[in-house]
Amino acid sequence: MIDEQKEPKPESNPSERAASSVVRAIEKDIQLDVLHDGEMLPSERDMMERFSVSRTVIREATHILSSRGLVESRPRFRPTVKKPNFDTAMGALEGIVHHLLNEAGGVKNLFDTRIFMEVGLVRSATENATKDDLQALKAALDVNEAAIFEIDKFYETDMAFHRVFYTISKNPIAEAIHKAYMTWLGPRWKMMPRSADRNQFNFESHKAIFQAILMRDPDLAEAALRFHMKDAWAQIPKSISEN
Amino acid sequence: MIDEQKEPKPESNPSERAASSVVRAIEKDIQLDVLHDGEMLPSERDMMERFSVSRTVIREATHILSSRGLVESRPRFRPTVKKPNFDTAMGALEGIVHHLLNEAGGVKNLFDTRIFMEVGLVRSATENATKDDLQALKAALDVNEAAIFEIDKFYETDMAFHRVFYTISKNPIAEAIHKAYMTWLGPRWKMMPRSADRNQFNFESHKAIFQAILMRDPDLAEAALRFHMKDAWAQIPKSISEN
DNA sequence: CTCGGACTTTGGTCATACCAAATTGATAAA
DNA sequence: TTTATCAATTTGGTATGACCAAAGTCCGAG
Repeated sequence: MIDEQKEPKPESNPSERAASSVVRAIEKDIQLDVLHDGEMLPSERDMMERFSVSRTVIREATHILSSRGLVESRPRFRPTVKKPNFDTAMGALEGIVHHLLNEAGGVKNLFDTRIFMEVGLVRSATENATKDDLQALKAALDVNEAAIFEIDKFYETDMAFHRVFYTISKNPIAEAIHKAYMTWLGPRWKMMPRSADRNQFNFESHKAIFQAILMRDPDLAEAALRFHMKDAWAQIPKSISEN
Repeated sequence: MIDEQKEPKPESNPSERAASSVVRAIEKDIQLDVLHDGEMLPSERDMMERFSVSRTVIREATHILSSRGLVESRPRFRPTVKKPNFDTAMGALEGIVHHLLNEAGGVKNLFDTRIFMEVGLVRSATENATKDDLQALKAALDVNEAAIFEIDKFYETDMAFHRVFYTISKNPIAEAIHKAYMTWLGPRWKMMPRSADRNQFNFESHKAIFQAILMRDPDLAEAALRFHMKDAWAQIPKSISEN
């Protein structure tokens, strides 16, 4: 149980919102693990007493914490504490990116950064992948092949194959970025026509990349990936890719 | 002037916050340019009448819009409309990233992605840079050299040199990422010891990268950059880099 | 036309109230 | 004892209305 005592009232600085001192206090509690991950925040009425502010301010504070990803709040439910990670960081971008993708060239720009990113990952993998990494890649490739005739499942295995490149980097930021790309770019491909033929072709592309990595030939791997990505972009209906 | 008529009251869906319909309406106004960039939002009291909701809800709505970067609001001032761009998107990450950097390995992970990113940019520049790009790079390098003995200024010209790699990509997302890196990683270097010697050394590193690009040798350019970055990382006091 | 200053508007905060959904606790059924 | 059930209570979402201080407006003196 949390020690229930009132916070010292901070100097009322006119240029600062009252909510922000509350936000800081709760941030601190989270960082110091006074509020553990997954735990619920105290009720609004409790907090208003503890911080000696109105419920209005408490609510504003939780909104801010929520937008920063430190707490997760569903309507009508008590907000729960959430230790931040790079995934939630990407989640914070959600709103803005959604708008950006509706602007001219937005999708293309984002897709270009994905190509850019994966080229780097693939080159890196080509040069540094361990036995285990290669095995994971092979496994993903096999699963991908097995799903060629399962229209729905192929899409998943396709993503999973690409994801391996991100996981090989062992950098949690990279993995978060992959998830973000899938979230933001994915819907654009969801609606494109699928067929076993296309799946077969995509699988071959994946295989080519994999083999280039096996051969430890970064330039070849890069070329194979670029070809694959360029082809993927061509699949997007113009009506979507241009807007 | 905006046509002053009440919005049709949306079906009161219990599972949705009242604020979100207001948010949608304003988002739409912004996207359709009914509210132009830089313009001020109507007063809260006006909006509460227009949407037939309480001021509480209007305030919540503006907070949400603010956290999405669609409006910019300073305390005591009317929020102003702001067409979103990738810069503001990075700004939205501010809060979370701040926390993440305080976690173990956070700084290192972020720095690694920067290395990763720049390696890609430099390779790309090596292969695709136009005459103008090379000239811009040369100009930045010269400015950097000229500032070797101006302790404070060198830091700026250093950043500016690296920034050129991002601008060469012609992708606004890349440029936003550069700014983000400088914002988040910059402070860690700000406090490190400076000297003309170190500046000289860093300049030589920059020069090496530049020359590799001139020679159109991507592998050499990558090696030069990696050496430079590795050295830079070594400059960070252990006490900071490890936390 | 510029500079102040009085007056009005508006954002920040508080207090209070009501409703409906979520939570809790007691109770009945298995 | 365990589980299913339902009423009582708590709590989040929203609405009102009020007050203050800062920002914005307007007008008259210089």
